[in-house]
Amino acid sequence: MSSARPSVMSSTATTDVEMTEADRPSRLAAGQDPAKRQQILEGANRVFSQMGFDAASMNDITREAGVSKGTIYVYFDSKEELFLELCNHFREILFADIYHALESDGDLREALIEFGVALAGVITSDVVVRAQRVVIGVAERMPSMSRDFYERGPKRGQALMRALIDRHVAAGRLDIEDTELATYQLADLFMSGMFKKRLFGCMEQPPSKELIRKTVTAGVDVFLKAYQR
Amino acid sequence: MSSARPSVMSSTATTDVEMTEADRPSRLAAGQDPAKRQQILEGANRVFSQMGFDAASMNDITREAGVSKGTIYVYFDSKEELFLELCNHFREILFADIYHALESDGDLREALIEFGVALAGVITSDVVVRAQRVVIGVAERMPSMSRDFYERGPKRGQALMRALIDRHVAAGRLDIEDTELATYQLADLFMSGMFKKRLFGCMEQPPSKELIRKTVTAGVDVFLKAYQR
Amino acid sequence: MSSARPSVMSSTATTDVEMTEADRPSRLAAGQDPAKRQQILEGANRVFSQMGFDAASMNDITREAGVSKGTIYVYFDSKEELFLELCNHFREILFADIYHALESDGDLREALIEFGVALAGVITSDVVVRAQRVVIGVAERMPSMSRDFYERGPKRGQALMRALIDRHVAAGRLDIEDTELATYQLADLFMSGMFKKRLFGCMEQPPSKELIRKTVTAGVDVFLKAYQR
Amino acid sequence: MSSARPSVMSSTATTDVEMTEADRPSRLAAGQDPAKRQQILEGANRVFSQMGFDAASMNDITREAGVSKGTIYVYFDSKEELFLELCNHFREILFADIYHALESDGDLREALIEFGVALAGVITSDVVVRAQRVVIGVAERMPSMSRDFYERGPKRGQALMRALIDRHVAAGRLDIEDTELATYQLADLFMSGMFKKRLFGCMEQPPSKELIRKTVTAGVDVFLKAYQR
DNA sequence: AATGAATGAGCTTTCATTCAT
DNA sequence: GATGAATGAAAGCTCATTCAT
Repeated sequence: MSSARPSVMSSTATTDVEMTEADRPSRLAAGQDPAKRQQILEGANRVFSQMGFDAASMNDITREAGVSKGTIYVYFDSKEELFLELCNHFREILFADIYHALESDGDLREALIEFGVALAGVITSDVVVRAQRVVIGVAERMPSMSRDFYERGPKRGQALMRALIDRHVAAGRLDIEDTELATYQLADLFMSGMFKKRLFGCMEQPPSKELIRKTVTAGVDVFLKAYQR
Repeated sequence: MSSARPSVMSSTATTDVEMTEADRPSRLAAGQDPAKRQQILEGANRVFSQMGFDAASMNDITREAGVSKGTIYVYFDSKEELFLELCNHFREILFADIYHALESDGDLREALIEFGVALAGVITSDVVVRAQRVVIGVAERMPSMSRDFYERGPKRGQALMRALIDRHVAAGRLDIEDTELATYQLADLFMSGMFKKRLFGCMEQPPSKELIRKTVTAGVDVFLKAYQR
Repeated sequence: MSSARPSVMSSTATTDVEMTEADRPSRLAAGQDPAKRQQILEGANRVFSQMGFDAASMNDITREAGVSKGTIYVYFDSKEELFLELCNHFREILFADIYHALESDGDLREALIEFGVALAGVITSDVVVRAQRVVIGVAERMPSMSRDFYERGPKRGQALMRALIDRHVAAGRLDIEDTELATYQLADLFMSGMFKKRLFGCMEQPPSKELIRKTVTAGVDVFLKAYQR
Repeated sequence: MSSARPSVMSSTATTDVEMTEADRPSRLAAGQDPAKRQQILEGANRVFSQMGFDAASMNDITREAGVSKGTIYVYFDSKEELFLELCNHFREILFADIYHALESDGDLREALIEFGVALAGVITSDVVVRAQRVVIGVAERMPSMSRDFYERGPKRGQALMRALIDRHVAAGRLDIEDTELATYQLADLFMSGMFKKRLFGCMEQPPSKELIRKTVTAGVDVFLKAYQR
């Protein structure tokens, strides 16, 4: 039913899956077929996103992924492990799209805006919002899981941004005492009025490109007015 | 075991509960005794906060609240409704402590800082963080619940802030085109580096008064540098 | 279907169960109603006896006992514990019927025969044979369970017998060097040709009173010819 | 891990298995290769002995036997049939070692002791104890299996013994009315205090040669004192 | 009106068996 | 002919909800 729903894997999964029959080994070892693994993860993603960790049942995932229960348990030891593996995928996606946006060495304002647009786009996307919800929802019972999610995800992005800001401080273009705090401020300014609304379901669709760019630009301008020398 | 844990209701609940026997009507209609209702909500709050919606069992709540299962079902139709009612309580608390902080008419910077400190303190408190986690965790399955939570909670705070800012814009002390966006920016600047960390469990203790004041002050200063005429 | 099958409890259970309604407390604490406990044990006994430990399913027991699954788990923590409790019952039965047979102080031959008849009757009974089969069947995986069963059951009987024999040795009526071994010999002689046949299912019905008495008498005579002074 | 464990087949199996490649037909019909059949039975024996019938999984047997699941199902229709075939093997072993011990024509006492030592040694051995446990454990559900096991095993030994005793009765050296019962008595006296202990796991190691000889000797002496003319 | 014992659907996970390769 | 990945029924157990007391 929810197969039309955007999935974390949808962008990358197909390349593997659509390899021609001839290319594929005729028989793969148990738990070794990446296409099947992908298929399970996609189903699991849809179900977890929709129901949360606890309310998602392995039967739901079975149905949604189109594989048998036994097969899931060959690829993943438990429901929890399946979910953890799913989170790792989220992170890959989250970063792949953002990395290169930080490499621009041109105008500071432009660079920040480009990066902000990329970051805000990812973090407010359906996929990532759902992932964050699930992880936040289990934070009380499985603190290490959500901590990991944050530390390997948002925190790493934060570190990249901070390095960029530090470079501009060193170059004398920015006047900031506490660059850590300033980085957090910038990150929040990127998504002002969007992040929480998305998380709480008050903004049902991901924000449009225009809204994102407008918000990010306004945020960057606040940031620069405050900190630019 | 978790009875020492801070509860949303703890501050207000007891007044009702401790009314002397003599004051109370000798027998109340089923589901009509507000003290018992309160008692159930307190227990439910402790359990939901600790376990999340799904992992919390009605037996846990029974034990924690000290009432029988049947009684809970007289006061609340289902686990889900009990949780919804609980959320309404969160909102009351969330606002009671913040309202008056906005009434100060003195210096703009001072007013914003005082309000920010109050707001950030509440939103990063254990109780409210847990509540937000639970609500976010079920946002996919029960969208109206989390939407309500946000709209009657954060959004209302937002509206109050915006009114204050609008007044200062009108008075010519601030130069802002889009006051809605600016308000979101200010709200996010209040809690930069704290909100997400708390939500994801990366900051285990609520931030200290000092950290809150420092963060809020820095945020207000960024805001004012950007928008003060 | 197997409700007509003799059950360990059948002899004793009914007294409790058939107490008049008036005698019974109107409501018993969870897991505290002895009649219900009995009912579960009876059902479990029938199922375990027929299927063995592993092949018996909790659903089967549920059906056979006429209680719900939840109820069983209120009375017993797990399938294994249910089975262990069942074994304790077997032991009670096993001993209750045998104790007094050892108290006779009259003629040695008569005393031994009476005791042997009681012991052989119990050990070759349907109930006890089934219990032994189940316990032996899990001896490899749950060694402590079967060891316990033997030590608190047969071994204790052995000890009682040995005390009797020791008394007669001390009185000069028997001439035995190794009374431990002699006791084992006597115990085996009581059931020669019956015990193994019953255990392996080669003797489908419990031996008749006559066969038991004949076998025991022959065994006691062999024993006395060998050891009587 | 259990490959060092003594196996019923270990003594006989290898001859078939180690036939050189050259000797073997290059391709056997499905389910027709006796070496492979042997290999499966060996693995199954190790697994069944250790786990009992129910807890043993076909995957365990697959691993232990080093053949694929499909292959097992070519040679044996089901887990149950595999187990039945295994039991037939036990019987062969049980007898091979005992036969010749009965052929001695010399002194009666010596002959009985030699036979008793051989019989008790086999029956209390790890392998045979485990086999008996498994068979007894399923006796209720598969009565014919355990009956067969007993009738073709212990019972046949019983018949051989009885023939020997009958000869001595005929020769006037023994004075026995019921030689069938006497034979059972002798068989039990051979293993007094050892058989049950082994079966219930109370004697963890097989009894030493010395203990066996001592027990058998004591048993034979009781038997002869009772029945020798 | 309040209780909590009882219910049974539904959970995660295992494993005998099949069949495409 | 042999393989082992895939299947799905069924296992032990939990818990939201009901209802006799």
